[in-house]
This record gives sequence, structure tokens and C-alpha cells, in this order.
Amino acid sequence: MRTAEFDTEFVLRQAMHAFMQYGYAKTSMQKLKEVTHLHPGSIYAAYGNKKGLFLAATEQYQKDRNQQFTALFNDQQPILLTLKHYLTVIVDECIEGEVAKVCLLTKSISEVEGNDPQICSVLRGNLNAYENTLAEQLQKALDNNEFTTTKTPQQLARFLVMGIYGIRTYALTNQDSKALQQLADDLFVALIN
Amino acid sequence: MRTAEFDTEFVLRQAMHAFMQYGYAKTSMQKLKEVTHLHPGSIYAAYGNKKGLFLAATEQYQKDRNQQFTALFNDQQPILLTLKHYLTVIVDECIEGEVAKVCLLTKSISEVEGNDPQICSVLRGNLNAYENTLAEQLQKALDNNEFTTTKTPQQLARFLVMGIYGIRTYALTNQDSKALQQLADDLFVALIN
DNA sequence: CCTTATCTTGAACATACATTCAAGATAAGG
DNA sequence: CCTTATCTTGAATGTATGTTCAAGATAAGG
Repeated sequence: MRTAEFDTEFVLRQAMHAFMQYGYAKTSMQKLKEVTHLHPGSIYAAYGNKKGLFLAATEQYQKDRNQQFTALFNDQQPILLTLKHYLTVIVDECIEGEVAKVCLLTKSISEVEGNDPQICSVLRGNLNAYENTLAEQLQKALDNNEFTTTKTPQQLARFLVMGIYGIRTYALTNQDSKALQQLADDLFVALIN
Repeated sequence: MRTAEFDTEFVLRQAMHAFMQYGYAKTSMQKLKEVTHLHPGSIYAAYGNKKGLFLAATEQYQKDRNQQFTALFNDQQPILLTLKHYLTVIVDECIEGEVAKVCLLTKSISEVEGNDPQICSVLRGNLNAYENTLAEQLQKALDNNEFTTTKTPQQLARFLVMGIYGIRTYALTNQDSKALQQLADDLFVALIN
């Protein structure tokens, strides 16, 4: 006889950003309480516990990413051109991105591996889906004769995500935007050759 | 008038493996106490606190890695051949490696980024040194005319570490050894073309 | 062999953490 | 406008954490 008051998307995005910045373990319920403007009771009523909130935030993250991805790749430009642009978007995120300097999925799976198999398998699923989405785009590019290759779309997609994960990790060691952009360019060339 | 009894290398390697498995935050002093067979007093006397122990473990890790690296690259074989072999060693680590499935440096910097700038800068220093070591080897390979390129050794090294970081992260999402080896091969080809 | 400096031991401590719960507030249904 | 179901509030709880410290043990120096 009463409806929940808080804005789910706001809460999940705030939580998502905290988890991205501090990691899973170091994001305390205290912090989550603050950024979501929710009291512990409400959080536990809505998401069960910290893990539940994290998984919900992960889902929101995946949704937001998919939307961004679809928006980019649904223009009518050649796929490869969009892909090249997509890589620069990632590079920019790695540098400025006050809000999303890292990928929540890879950061979390790296931290949680060896601690929580359940969270791991959810994250693995999301990352595999991401890889498949890229494979689809590469397949389309091949169908359009945008480039030729001896490799399968799966193999290409795997190489591409490896490169993206690598760039993201490299950015933690070196914040030079020219170096990162160079990496993105080299990766793109390696992909289509 | 009394000498310390415990074996420093043993203690640091045990701590190192715990940090690799559970991460910095989730490796409790309790756990460290267990794996090092040390009592809290001894740990705090020798290393100050958890962070001190972690940094000492990191140093040991770096030493061990350098030794492994030097052993591999100091044979009299062509550098590129050794490099190719080195990549398969990394791939193997990612799969079986009960002891060292991950790189302590990249795993830790990913976790600690945004929490502890001091640890971060130490790790960044170590990873930059790693990149420079690879650049030296690539320079040597170029001096030996093992391959030709339009890129600088620094650029090549950057691409290589990006690939290695990427393979390590990808391994968290997919434990298929053939896929990982394929990635390593593709990376190698992209590097020398 | 005694002294003394240093190491080892493990119980104790304060803090920070995730989580619970009972009381108060409030929106919808009749 | 009253009832009731549900949400909100925030203090309280128990546990786990990193850390300290004083007492006991032990190796080296004279």
C-alpha cells in the first residue's frame, strides 16, 4: 500500500560508480549509503545485501554499455570506421573519465577471482556477451566487404577484446593520451591485416 | 643479541601468493599469519604493517620475475624465438598456474587504483621497468636484424605489454588454452609485422 | 654461565564492517 | 478519513579486521 520512493537507476548508477572507483571490497556499505542517499534498511530491503546491490549495479552497467554501443554502431557508417571511433572513445574514458576510468566488469572480475565464484561467473557471462557482440559487428563488416582476413570473426573479436582489456590495464600504468591512442591505432591495424 | 629466525624469502613468497589469490584487501592479517607461519608481533616488527608486508612481497615478486626473465632471455637463441616462448610461458601460467595465475602487479594496481596512491606509484614503477626491459630486448632483436619495422622499440614494447596484460585479463573470462595460445600467436605476428 | 639485547608469542584492543530490526512515517484502498 | 500494508529511518548488534603490547623465550657477547 505504498510505493518505493527512490529512483532505482540513480541508486544503481551511484553504486556502480563507487564500485568502479574503490573496488568491490573497499566500497563499504557506509559509502554506498552516502552515494545512494539510502538508509541501510532500504538497501537491504531492495537488494538483500551488498552482493545483491553489486550484481544489480552490474546489470545497470551492462545496460548502459549496451545502449552506448548500440548508439555508436547503429549509424549507417562503415563498421570499421565506427570501430575505430569506438576505440578512441575507450581511450578517452581511460584518461579523463572522472566517472568511468575503468571497466566495472574487468576490474571486478580481477579483484573477485579466487574470492567469489558466483560473482565471477556473472561477470564472465557479461564479458563473453560483449565479445560476441563485437564478433557480430566484425561479421557484418566482412559481409560488407569492408576488409578481408583469413581469421574467423570469433578469433578477430577475441583479439580485439584482448587489445581493449590491454589498453585499459596499460592506462593504469601510463596516462599519456598519445601513447594510448597509438596503442588503439596499432591494435586496429593489427586487427584488419 | 639474537637473530631473526624466519626465512624472509619463504615469508614473502607465501604472502605474495596469498595477495595474488585473494587480492590486497581480502588478504587478511589472519590469512597472512597462517601462510607465513608468523605471529602478528613478528610481522609488525619486520614490516611495520600490512602495507609494508605487501610492498616487501611486491619487491620479492619483482626479483623472482626478473630472475625468470633473465634466465629465459640469456640463452644464446634469437631474441624473437625466446620471446615467442616467453609468451607461451605466460599463457601456461594463466591456465594451470595454481601458484601464479595472475600478475601480482597488474592485479594489485587495478584493485588499489583510487584507494592508495602510494602503492599505485610503486606498482606503476615496477610495470614501467618491465616495459623498458622488453624494449631493450626488442632493440637487441632489431640490432641483430631479426626483423624490421617502422616503429620504435618503445612503441613495440608498449604494444607487447598491452597484449600481455590483455591476455592475462582475457584468461579470467575464458580458460580455453587453445584460445589463449592463439591470442599469443596473433599478438606475436602483429608485433613483428 | 650470566647478562642483555632482541626475537617470539598470543591475548587484548579499538575500530570498521556488513547486517538486523523495531519504531515511525506515508501512500493507496475502501 | 480511517485502515493497513509497505516503505523509511537510524540506532544497535555481532563479527572480523588491522594493530599493539607486555610477558616469556632464546641466542650472542663477555
